[in-house]
Amino acid sequence: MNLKGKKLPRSFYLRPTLEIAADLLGKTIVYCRKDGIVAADIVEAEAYIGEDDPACHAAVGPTERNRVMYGKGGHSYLYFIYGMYNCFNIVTEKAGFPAAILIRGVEPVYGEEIMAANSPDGTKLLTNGPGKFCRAFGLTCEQNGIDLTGNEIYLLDRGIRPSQIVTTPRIGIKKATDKLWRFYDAASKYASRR
DNA sequence: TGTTGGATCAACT
DNA sequence: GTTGATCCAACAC
Repeated sequence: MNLKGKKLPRSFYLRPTLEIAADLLGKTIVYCRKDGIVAADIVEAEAYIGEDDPACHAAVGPTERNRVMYGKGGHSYLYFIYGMYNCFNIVTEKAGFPAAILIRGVEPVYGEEIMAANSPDGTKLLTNGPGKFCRAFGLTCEQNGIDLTGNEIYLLDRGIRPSQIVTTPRIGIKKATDKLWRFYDAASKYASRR
């Protein structure tokens, strides 16, 4: 494997969320599990920004669920949805301002056998969707609130440049569909939709 | 190719 | 009691 790269520092996560969302494409997410390491390159992400964004979980104000979004950027935000899936987000911006970026699609680079073991038999694309990505990585609410500048979950800059960044409305929501806050690499088959 | 509904449950109204 | 930042199988064209 080649997992060499520069770990993204706290300062990366304290910038404007839309800037970070675009920058996340091509970055590598690494999760050190008890049974091994899984890693994948981000190819799709969506921004959810502040209490004024009606689609953001923080639109209703602080609750127990969205608590970590109000914390400092550079932490994980995981939540359980539709009774069966988890979604992984990266908290951004300074403490007190609730914002996060949903990781919707990644390209596996290491630990494919662990991802396959976590996924239903026969699944080909294991990580082209937020629910599938979390299932393949084995991410659940137990990983909520983890500091991404630590050693369990972190992001790596391996110098990868996404070939074709496209901006679209966010997926699966009914509010604020006018905002083009979804970013993905159109050249990747691991983007959830085109 | 497109639309529909079931699975399954925590958070919120 | 209702809904949702999902996914997939089963249909209708």
